[in-house]
Formats: sequence, structure tokens, C-alpha cells
Amino acid sequence: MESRSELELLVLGIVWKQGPLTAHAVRMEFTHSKSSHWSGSAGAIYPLVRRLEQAGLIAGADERRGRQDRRVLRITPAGRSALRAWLRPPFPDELFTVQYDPIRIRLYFLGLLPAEQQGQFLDAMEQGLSAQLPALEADRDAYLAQGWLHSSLANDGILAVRRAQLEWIAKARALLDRLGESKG
Amino acid sequence: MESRSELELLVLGIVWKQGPLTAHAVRMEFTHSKSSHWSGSAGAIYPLVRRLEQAGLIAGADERRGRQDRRVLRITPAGRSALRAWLRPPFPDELFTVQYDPIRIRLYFLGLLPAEQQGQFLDAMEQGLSAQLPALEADRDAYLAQGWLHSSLANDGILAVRRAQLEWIAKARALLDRLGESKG
DNA sequence: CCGCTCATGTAACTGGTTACATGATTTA
DNA sequence: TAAATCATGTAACCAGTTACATGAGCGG
Repeated sequence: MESRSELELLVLGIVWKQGPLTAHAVRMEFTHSKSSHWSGSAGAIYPLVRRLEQAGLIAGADERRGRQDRRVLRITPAGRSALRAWLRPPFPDELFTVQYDPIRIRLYFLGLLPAEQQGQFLDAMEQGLSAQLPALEADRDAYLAQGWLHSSLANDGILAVRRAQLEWIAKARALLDRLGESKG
Repeated sequence: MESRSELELLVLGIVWKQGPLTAHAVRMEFTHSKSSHWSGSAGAIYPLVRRLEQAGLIAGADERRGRQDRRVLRITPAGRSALRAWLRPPFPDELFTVQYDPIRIRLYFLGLLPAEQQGQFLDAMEQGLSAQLPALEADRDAYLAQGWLHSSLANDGILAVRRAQLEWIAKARALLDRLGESKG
């Protein structure tokens, strides 16, 4: 069993959950997604889909639509089995290590800025993190309305993390403000 | 002004904060880090340091240690300036998009498993996420003891996110348990 | 019939990784 | 004196990206 990338399993999951669909539709899942970790570029998706098909995890069928063919993808029993294995132990350590956060890595070095600009940085982070909250809440409701319980739960994770980050930023600012005052 | 990768700015920040140090010491920052996003591989760090030096953002000086030379890195005024610019608006959208989370992307597809194994998945996530909490709290204290306020604040972000994730998982399990009972 | 979306694909590039290689220095 | 660590580096690879290319179908 060759080890597959996280993106490959994610695409397999999309084919399972949203399928049958075309590779193009898979791509749209990425381009419309609020996450920017993967772009869903054609150069990534089309070869990847081909690999999954060659491995027997998905099956593509040429469907006529007007004069043109489009390849419609379905998950196979082997694909479902691979997806299940991905959701069962053993899990790679990667799941539990500290994840990448471009805001946090900047915060490590915020002391380089004068106090006033530190406040401006935190303001900008607070604003940026809040901006998408309504849209994310709408997504959660949309998942629920469709009866996609697990997607809704997953989406709750985004909201939980974001709210925690907002509290974190607010606390940092409160602390830095207090320090600034006692000095000035 | 050529645009630099996030890793380049992070290394620049390390040189500012921990410097003067060797490229090898920079590498150790990554290999000992709880985050696994970058490995700090030699093939990444040495060419990167060379690029930063050629751009005038850091300055390397050959120091004698015994019979061997080692190159000690210091940040330059231009480097400090680049680091400040990185901490000031405008910020790329990337900072505010939903970040990669391998636990969350699995949760989207958890419905593929039978209820019992869904519970096992959530158990494993809870355990994995909790395991490093004491070590992360120790880091925070160590930063404070050293007077590195901003590093400590940044580290608080890791803790805040992790605790939020734990609550999120606990809520998901409570919900799924309730649903399972009402069915059985 | 024009522009947008659907649909599939490739070529060149990029920012990393793994694995390998070398040699001095320090520690048990 | 052997093993671990410090220190620097390169070659081959890899999983993605950007940009480009083609063409059919569809709505105004």
C-alpha cells in the first residue's frame, strides 16, 4: 500500500461525499473554499485524479454531454477502504504537532516594533480574524440544513479556533496596553 | 524589493532575536521546535542564509573556533527594516484564511466510519492534543523567565488554540454519543 | 455572436524535502 | 579512542504552483 499525500486523501474524500462529480468540480471545491492551503490548481488535480484512478481508488466514466465527453468520478470499494484506514489508528504525529500560523510567527517578533505599531498590528489581526466569522457561521448552518452533520462539526472547529485566536489577541493587547501605560 | 518567503522572514527573525548565531544553530531551532511545518533541513537553510546575506539582510562573519571556521550570523539594519515591514500593513490575505488542520479535514469524512470507530477517532484526537499541553505550558513559562514577553504571548496562542480544539472535540463527541444512544 | 463557465490538460518553475558527504570538536 | 555533536554543504527528488493552451456549452 503506497502512502498517499494528505491532498490525495482529501480529494478521495470529496469524491466519496460529493460524488459522482468531475475533476473540474473537485477543483471548484478548492477555489471556492475559505482555506487557502491548497489552490486546487489544474496541474495538481488532474494528475492526482489519474493516480487515484490507476490505483483503483476511484473509477472514472466518460459521460456524454452534448457533443463533448466529461469524465465523471466515483469512489470504489477500495477507495472507501483507503479512506476508512486514513480515519483509523495509527495516526501520524503530524496531526498533533503545532500547526502553521502566520499570525503567531509574526507575534514572536513583534517586540521589534514601537509600542504604537504593535497595537496597530493587533488591531489588524483582530479585524482580519473577525471579518469572516459571519460567513463561517453561515457555512455551518448550510451544512446542517443539508444534513451533513460531520461537515458541520468540522466547520465548528474553524469557528472554535478563530474565536480562541480573537480572545488571545485581545488578551495580548490588554497586556501590552497595561505595560505601555505604566511606562508612559 | 524582492518578495521573500515566510520561511526566509522567520529565519531573519530568529537571527534578530537569537543572534549572533550559526546557520547550524538556526537549524536546531527548527529540529527542536514543536511545530513540524518546516523541518529546517540543511538543503533549505544553507542556501536561504546565503540568499539573505547576498540581499544584505544579514551579515556573516567567519569566526575561528579551534582550527575550524564557523560563520556567525547577525542581522543588519536593512534586515531589521525588512522584518519591521513584514510586521506592518498591508498584510497578505493568507494570514486570515482558514489554516490547514489535518484533524479537521479528517472530521469532514468521519461519517464513513461506524459510530463506535468514530468515538475511537475522537478519543485519539483528544489524547494526542492533550499530550503536549504540559510541555507547551513549560515553554510559555520559560519564555517569561527569560523576559521574552512576545514569545510568551505567541506561545499563548498555541495553548489557546489547542484548548479550543479540545473543547471542540469534546462537544463533537457529546453530540455523536447522544445521537448514537437515541438510535440504539 | 460575445463573453462566461465548464472541462481537461501540459510545461516550466519553486520552495521546500531526503539522503548523502565531509570533517572538526567535544564528551564519555 | 570511540561516539556524539557541531558545522557546512550538495544532488536528486517531490508535491505542489503559475501560466498557458484548447475547445465545447450556455446565457443574454
